[in-house]
Amino acid sequence: MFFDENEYKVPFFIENSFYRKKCEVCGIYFWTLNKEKKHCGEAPCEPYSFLKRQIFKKRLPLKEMRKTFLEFFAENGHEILEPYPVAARWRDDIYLTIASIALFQPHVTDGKVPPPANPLVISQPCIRLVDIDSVGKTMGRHLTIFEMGAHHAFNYPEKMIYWKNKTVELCHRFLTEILGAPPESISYKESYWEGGGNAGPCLEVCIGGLEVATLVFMSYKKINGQYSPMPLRIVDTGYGMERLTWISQKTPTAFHAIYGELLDKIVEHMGISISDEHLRRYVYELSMHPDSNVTTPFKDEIDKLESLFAILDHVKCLIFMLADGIVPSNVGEGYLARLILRRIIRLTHRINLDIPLITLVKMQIKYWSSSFPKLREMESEIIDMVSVEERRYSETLERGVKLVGRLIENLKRRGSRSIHLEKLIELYDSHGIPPELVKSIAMKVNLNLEVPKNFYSIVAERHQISRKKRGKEKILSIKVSEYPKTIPLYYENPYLFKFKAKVIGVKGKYVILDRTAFYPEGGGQPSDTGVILWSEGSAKVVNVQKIDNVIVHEVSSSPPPTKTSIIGEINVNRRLSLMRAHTATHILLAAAINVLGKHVWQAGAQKDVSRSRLDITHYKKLSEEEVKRIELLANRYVMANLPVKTCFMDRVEAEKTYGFRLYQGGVVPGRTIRIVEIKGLNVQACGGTHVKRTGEIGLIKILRASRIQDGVVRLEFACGESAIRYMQERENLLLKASKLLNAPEKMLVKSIINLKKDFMTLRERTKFMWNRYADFLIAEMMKREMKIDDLKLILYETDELPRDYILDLAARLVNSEPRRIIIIFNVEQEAIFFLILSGEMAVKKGFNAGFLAKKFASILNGKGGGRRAIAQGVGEDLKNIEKAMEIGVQYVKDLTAD
RNA sequence: GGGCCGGUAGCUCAGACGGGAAGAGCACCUGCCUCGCACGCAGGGGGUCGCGGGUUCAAAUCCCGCCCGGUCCA
Repeated sequence: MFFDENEYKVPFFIENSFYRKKCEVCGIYFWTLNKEKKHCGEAPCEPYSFLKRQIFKKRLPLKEMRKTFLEFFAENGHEILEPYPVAARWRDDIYLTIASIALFQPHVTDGKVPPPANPLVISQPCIRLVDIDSVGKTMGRHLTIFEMGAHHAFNYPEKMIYWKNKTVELCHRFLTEILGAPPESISYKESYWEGGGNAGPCLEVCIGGLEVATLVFMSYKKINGQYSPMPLRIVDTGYGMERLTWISQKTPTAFHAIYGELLDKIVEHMGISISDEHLRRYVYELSMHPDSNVTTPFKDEIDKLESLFAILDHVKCLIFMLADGIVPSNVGEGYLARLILRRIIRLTHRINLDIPLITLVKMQIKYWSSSFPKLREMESEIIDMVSVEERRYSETLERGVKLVGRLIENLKRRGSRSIHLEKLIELYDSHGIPPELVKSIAMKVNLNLEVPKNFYSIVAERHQISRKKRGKEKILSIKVSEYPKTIPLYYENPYLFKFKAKVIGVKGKYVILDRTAFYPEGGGQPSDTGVILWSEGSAKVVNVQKIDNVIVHEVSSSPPPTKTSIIGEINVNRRLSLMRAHTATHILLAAAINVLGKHVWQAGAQKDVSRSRLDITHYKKLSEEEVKRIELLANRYVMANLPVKTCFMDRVEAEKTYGFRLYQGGVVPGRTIRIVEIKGLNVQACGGTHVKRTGEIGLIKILRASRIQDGVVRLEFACGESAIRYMQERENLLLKASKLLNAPEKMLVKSIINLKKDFMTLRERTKFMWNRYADFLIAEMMKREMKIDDLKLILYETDELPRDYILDLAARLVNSEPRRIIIIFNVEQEAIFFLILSGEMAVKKGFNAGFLAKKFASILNGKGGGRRAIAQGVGEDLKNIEKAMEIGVQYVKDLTAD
């Protein structure tokens, strides 16, 4: 969308005699005080002139730049906000905080919730992974993690804060008065912005070739491609703190400005020698020709620096993610953390950086923690997570190298000279081995291998297909828009199990009441069941769902007529169990955080009457000891009989009071949210029903702890009565086992060890005995051997020998004499089993055991089959064994006659 | 959330597609060779084929369920 040029005619520009000009290169309009200016002010139209002359009056480190920015806007009436987490847990559409405005979407920008302050200023760490490939190569223009300085004003129709004019004025004053940029060095490019369903004109603020800020005026809503004005108009600005710092310090790259001495130390350690002057010249050239290779005599040095810059950037990005409790995983945001970490490792290998990853991490935690104390608080967890991940990755690679080695070995044996794409995809998809690695291994053994350029899109395409199969959940297909909001009674008093209400709607088996104490399914808590009574009848309530704000009761028999007064009765035991389970979930989470660390977040939960489960983020499998500690602690919380308080609270206020720990169960919609607080233990936004005091739970018993995926551990537990029942069942099990073994419970384990030992010796002994007996049987059988021409045939009938013993006998006889054919009939309780085994020579002569087995099967009225050397079968006609034997003999005779 | 791969001797893995005698290498034990070690040679012990069902005359192999590990995608 292009906006009318009047959108950009800000009075500030006019009053201060700015010129509106058109860039001679890119054709974009921009505003400037410099009458001679021909270019828009951003590279590549204009090179990085800030590298040639000092534009700002002071050289500020990042920390000072941030402080200066925040203070200026604070002095101009803005309230300073503390930075939010980089893990965007309040959003269900993005994993990471990509911009300061993301903090206020969607509720504030939709106008449903007031902003925490108005106007406000913040310096928000943001993570964007889209340009990850450019990080390093562009010498600091691209970063995965950066601080977005932002002042926001939310203008409501009834209350204006400020709009375009003051925004530009503040920006201009900050750059000139505070940072000391010459007014004519600044260009304001006309542009537009669109995102998250909103749009608006914007100005891109450029200094010395670099865009340092964007001033967005969000004022349109995009619905079905149509733009309509928003009642709420939002000033959304973003100042690149790192870029401003870069300009202010005039260092060759942004990384020098951001990482300062940290970078110098590593550069020195690696022995990269390139002077600032040479590097600055290279970056200057690069700014004009971003897409072509800038020739430089320092190619090697620059290559190394590119990777090193990326490493620094990625490590910073990683520690911020981990500090916010993102746990490396194969799913969700955890996968992004893993991706970054693996990238860092690959980069350190590429440039042979001999500083361990852990050291790099520690260095940066130290470097950044004065501004972001959370990093220090989480240091031990971060280090632990990184070490575990690092080890895992090296294991994966090791496995990969071995696997590829075997594959190549195999191919060579078969005389194949290439690895098929199919195999390549499997290696990557199923084993995580990138094709580049396969190629490098293959090249060492002169094996050809073409990796298609679109390899990763081929892989992606396959997943596309599988994704289409996904089914959708059934939702109640009933329209409720015609009904008013149902008044819920279960919050005011969760112990209300009997209530009066009026039927205001009936649709088939669905009943809508004016008010209800039936809890509808939600937040991992299943719905209540119970019964509705009225003067002429009653109906069982089997399911309760909330659709928008209307609660719908599903009944299993004919529903009451509309307008009837009814009495609702809730299944008390079920509800109480669910309440206990729900509060227990919160307690268990608190206990897990206490035992395992602050990286633990709820990743999902499901309550039920007999057993419930809580999924938590954690990077390792839980040890038995950890599980016991969590269990014990949880029960101490139960025994402390802590009060459980619930209330409704304004969302912003709740966030301010309790922080983002609130959002354990995921995104909670709405302006007001319900807060459940267990005094001194846990506060969560939660819509469930809870007990009044933790003591009512009685007992929490963890049944199982399992890793359901990387980074997520599932705790299954029971509480109250079901916990007791569970333990009683376990007790029964022990009792039964001890009765079976005739040993006291205390001696069970020892008894089993002995039993196992006995079993082993017995197995040895039977083996020994069988060998003796087998020798005897073999001698017996040899006596009956018939010589037919140059073949030898043994026919033998026995009974009740185990089948594997028979095979063993026959195998011995055949292996010692390849001319031999063995046919054994074993009379078993319910069948005659027969086995035919033939030596190598006999097979060469044309003997076919399988063929003979088929014949036997038909004579003995049974089934059978096999190959030429071995065959077996069963039959039932005992009296025909003689006949079968005769046929066997005849078959061999016929064979030799030819 | 969806997909894929794997679990066989103490270890690393064949065998599985196409059901029909449980294998190799390393490690272990015995013997030979040697002053001794390493190597070499000859022989030997070692297996609930992840667990539980099913199909079959016959299952490590096919089917279903479960457990454990790995990996890719959103």
